[in-house]
Amino acid sequence: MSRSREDWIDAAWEALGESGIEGVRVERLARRLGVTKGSFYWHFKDRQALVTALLDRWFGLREESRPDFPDRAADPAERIWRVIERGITRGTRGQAAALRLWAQRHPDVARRIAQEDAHRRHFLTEQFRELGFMDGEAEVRAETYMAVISAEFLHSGGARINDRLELARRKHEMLVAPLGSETLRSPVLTSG
Amino acid sequence: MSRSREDWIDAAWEALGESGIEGVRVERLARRLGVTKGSFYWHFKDRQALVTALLDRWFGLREESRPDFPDRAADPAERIWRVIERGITRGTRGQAAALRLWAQRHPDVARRIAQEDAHRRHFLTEQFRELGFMDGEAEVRAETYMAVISAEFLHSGGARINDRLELARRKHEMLVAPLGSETLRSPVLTSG
DNA sequence: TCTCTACCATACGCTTACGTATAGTTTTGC
DNA sequence: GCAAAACTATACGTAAGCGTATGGTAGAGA
Repeated sequence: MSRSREDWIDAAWEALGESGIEGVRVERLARRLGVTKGSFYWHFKDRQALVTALLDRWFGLREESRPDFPDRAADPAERIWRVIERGITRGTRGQAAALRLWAQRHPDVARRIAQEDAHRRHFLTEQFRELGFMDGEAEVRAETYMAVISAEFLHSGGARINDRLELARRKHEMLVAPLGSETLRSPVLTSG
Repeated sequence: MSRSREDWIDAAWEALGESGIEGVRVERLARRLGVTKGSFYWHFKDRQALVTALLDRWFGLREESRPDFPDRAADPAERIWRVIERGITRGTRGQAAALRLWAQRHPDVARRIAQEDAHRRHFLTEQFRELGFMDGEAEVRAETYMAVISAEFLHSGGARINDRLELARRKHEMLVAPLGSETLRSPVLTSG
């Protein structure tokens, strides 16, 4: 059976999400793919080449979602929502955690992640500003939203996708809700 | 030079935060400690014993912070704050990400993490309720706070500890702020 | 000083992994 | 049908890792 270069990257992607970059092993992937490493060294120079391809896939995926960012059609709140929605929809089980861990020992990975984060942070802050929040408040909300997104990426293994979407939506609503817009607060029970 | 069992666990802890559980290798640690694996197999039955000790250390650390939870002295908001404060203060660089990744392939680890999460989630929800938020709202805020804590654990490599504390504090203030308490919202600029 | 305990080094066999060399096999173009 | 290209299997050398066996050393106690 013939395996394409893409097949190898797919398998590596899976392995990355399961065991991290240290678990991405040529011969292990070969067994999983039902071939031998003879195939691998046809498609790749060495293991490092696969690792690089893996990085490109990750950051390529994120760039693929860039079209969301300059989405001037919807209102700011919906533009924000689409970011986390795509994060949930696109299945990235352990890969997010693996990436963060990977960055721990590889400054270039850390740098690319930081770049991504900065971009997203800026985008979110802008949206919150457009929603009418003043500078400081917009920043805090953007930062909190960043955390929600990160956490979402992280435990994506747990619940079903619809439950996650609904829960995320509720957090979203809270974060984009204008201050003083609702009175969900019950009278304070000053317990003695 | 004589190495204690504790020294080995320390080294493994470091390695875990750098490369994940797959990077915790006996002979690698031995080199780092300046001894040979002869020492290791004196203190431990096998590699698995070290791995177990590592898990116990992690969840032991968390239990060590349990005294925070039934802290009936301070007000709910401060009880919440102490949870994230300790999370930030205690340095756990890559270990949090490593744990999440580890859980990916080891259901028992996943189970212990889920247990921890459930406990924290319940605690936070209770505090928000005490703050006067109604059920649904308390849950959403607790969930958001969970995300903030997770994310905090995750990127602990980045900024200085005081900056992190301050930023976290601002997020904290926002999440515990009673609804309709402030008017930080500027007039909406309905851009045409 | 003798000996026992605690601890470490060394050597070994086994497995998994990387990368290369080389010999297939299958597919494609003609 | 044939030759070249695309792809895979096999075998090899080397390195790193696990666990075991066994011998060595340093200090405490008698």
